[in-house]
Order: sequence, then structure tokens, then C-alpha cells
Amino acid sequence: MDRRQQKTREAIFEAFSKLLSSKSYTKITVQEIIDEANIGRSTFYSHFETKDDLLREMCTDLFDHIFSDRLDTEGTHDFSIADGNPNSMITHILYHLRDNKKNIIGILTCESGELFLRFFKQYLNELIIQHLLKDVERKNTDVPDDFLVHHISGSFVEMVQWWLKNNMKQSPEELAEYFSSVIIPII
Amino acid sequence: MDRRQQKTREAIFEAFSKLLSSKSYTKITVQEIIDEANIGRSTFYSHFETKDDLLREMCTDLFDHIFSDRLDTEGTHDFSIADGNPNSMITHILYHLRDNKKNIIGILTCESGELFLRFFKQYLNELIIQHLLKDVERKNTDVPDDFLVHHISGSFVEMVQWWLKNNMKQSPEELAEYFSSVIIPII
DNA sequence: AATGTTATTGAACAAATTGTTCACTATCAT
DNA sequence: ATGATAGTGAACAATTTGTTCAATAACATT
Repeated sequence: MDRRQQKTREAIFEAFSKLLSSKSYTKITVQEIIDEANIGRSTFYSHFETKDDLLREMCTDLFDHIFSDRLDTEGTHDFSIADGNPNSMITHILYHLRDNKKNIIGILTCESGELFLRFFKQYLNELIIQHLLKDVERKNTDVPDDFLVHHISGSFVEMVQWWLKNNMKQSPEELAEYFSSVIIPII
Repeated sequence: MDRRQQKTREAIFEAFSKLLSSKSYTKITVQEIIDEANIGRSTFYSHFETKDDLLREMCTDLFDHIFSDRLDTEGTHDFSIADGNPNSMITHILYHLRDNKKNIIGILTCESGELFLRFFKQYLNELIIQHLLKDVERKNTDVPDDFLVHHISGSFVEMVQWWLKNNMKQSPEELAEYFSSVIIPII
């Protein structure tokens, strides 16, 4: 990728992220992003089709990063997606979210949250199906698998939202304990 | 309230709801609502400040209706918010959502879902605090009350979304069973 | 260092949208 | 019948959106 493209893309992401900390997604105009990023109008539209497209790309970048196994060891913590231990996986995700540079709270607390959460749940569902419900004989046969998967991923994103909005008072390890406490008994 | 005001308000609600079934909230313009409702431009703005305001009012109307006790008996079902039985409360809410005239799926599957769900969770939190966790000696002391309340309300709205997006295949009673099955064990 | 390729610029453009104003008309309650 | 209230529709300036295009800058490669 051309160095100019990289710089422009990064400038747009940063401008967008900065704007998200002061106003909600729908209120932000493309013009403001352009001004903040200090780029030409046509440059923005050569990178992204629309504002929605920009958000989509940013989410893809973020979750690809969090949920990719290769990047586990370079992080600031020892928890990994790949080791199959539920608590470790949860803690891994929470650390990434906490230390992330993008303005997640900005994305969440406005209309764009819809898109963000859709991404989040999608990645989580795959993770749950692959690691949590595979090779585990379930005791709770009252509910269908599909319901349970959505319950777990749904509960998780709800927990993350609650956590972020309360300024992440709890540690990722503490939160992982809470989560296990309301999920493990019902699997 | 003036009969003219009622008619205008109703026409706007209906137009908005109809538009929500064909396109997402952010794509809908005030102009389209005006055209669909067949009213004057200035009339719209004398009723609602903005499009967001309209959505807010619609949500308030809806949830006030669902969560008000007085209206329990007039419904198409025998379940009530007031009787304190969790399953009965859940079923009551689900029936209302299912039979509702407003386009809930339209609201949910677009950016306005943020606002809608905020309302929904707020009403649910109050209900949970008042009816579910009051006078119940909790066994699960590993998690704080605040976390548990959010977990329950969060899980509930996630379940409703899953249900609506799957065309409400399950009956409200069946869903209430599912929900109890993943919540009761962890209280 | 020269060259062809590619990214960015900035200005200009039409079309659509937003929220407000105002004089006029229709409908209401009594 | 009448005063009060609600709706009309047209016009308004200000923003925003997405596109186009020729000129310029930065790039990779030889």
C-alpha cells in the first residue's frame, strides 16, 4: 500500500475517532472529518464511499485485530484467544477493548453502535461456537443451541457496554469472573 | 387534546412507521414523513422538534403502554406485569411486542435501535429491581447487584431481538421458559 | 537521476435537506 | 356566532452530499 494512502487513511481514522469523542456519529459530517483530517474532499471519497463505509472499515480493522490469533503474544497481557480457556479468551478481549486507541465509547453511545455491536456479536458467535460449545456435553437441554449462543454473545456485549459506560472500574480478570458466574451454570 | 392535533400526530406516527418498514431510520427524511403523512411542513415542526424527537415520543408512548399496569386486563392475554410472577411478566411484555402496530423491527434493525433499546432497558431495569430482586435471598453472591440487573435486562433485550429477527417463531410462553432457564439458576 | 504511475488537491457543481417565518385558512369548543 | 387554536404552503438561507476534472505532488523502479 502506498505510503500516501496509509497516511491519509490513518488521518481520516484519527479525525473520525477524535470527532466521536465530542459528538455523536449522526451529527458528524463528512465535511468535519475532512477538515479535521486536513485532506481534500475528493481524497476522502476516493478512500471511502460514505461515512457508513468508513465506520465499517474501522470496525473490521479493530475486530480483525482483536480476534486474530497471531497477535496474541505481542500484547500487554498473557491471555490468548487460542488456548481454549474461556476466562482467558474473555480477558484477552477485554484487555484489547480497554487499551484500544479508537474511541469505542464514542462509537457505542450513539447511533453507530448498531453497526459496531453487529460486528462484535458476529465475531463472538463464531468464537463461542468454535470454542465454548464444541466438545462440551451440555446439561441444560431446555434451550436450543442457537438461543444459547445468542444469549452468551448478547450477554457479553451487554456486559462490555455496562463496563465501558462505568469507566471500566473492574479489572478484565474480575469481569471474566462475573461473566463465568452467570454463564457457566446455564450451559 | 384537540382532535386536529390527534389526527396529525397519528398520521405522522403512521407515516413514520410505514417508512421504517422499507428503509432505515437515518435514510428517512423529514420531507418523506411529511409527504407520506400528507401534512404541511410547518405542521410537522410544530409537533416535533426533530426526527429524533419523533422517535423518542413514539418510544415513550409504546413503553408507557406496555409497562403500565392499568392496561393489563384489556389485552388479548391473561398475563400481567403486576402479579409478580416472572414468567407472567415476561409473557405480558412479549405479547405486547408481538401484537404491536408500530414497526419495531424497522426501529431495531437500523441506527435508531440505540434509542429504542435504551428505553427498553430502562423500563426493564426498574421492573427487575422492583419485582425480581426484591425480597429474594440471592444465592449467587459472586456478582454485584448492579451487574446482575444489567445482565438480566441486557439478556432480555438481546433475546427479543433474536426473536423478532427470526420472525417470532416461538410462542411468548416458550420464550419465557427459555429465559427463565438461563436466568433463574444464576440469581 | 529520470520516468511513468498513482495519490492528492481544490474548486466548482447540482441536488437535496433542514429548520424557520408568515400571512392565510380551516377547524375547534363554548 | 365567535374568539382561540391548529394547519397550510410557499419562500428562505444555510448545510450537506457526492461527483467531476485538470493541475500538482509523491511514489516506485530502473
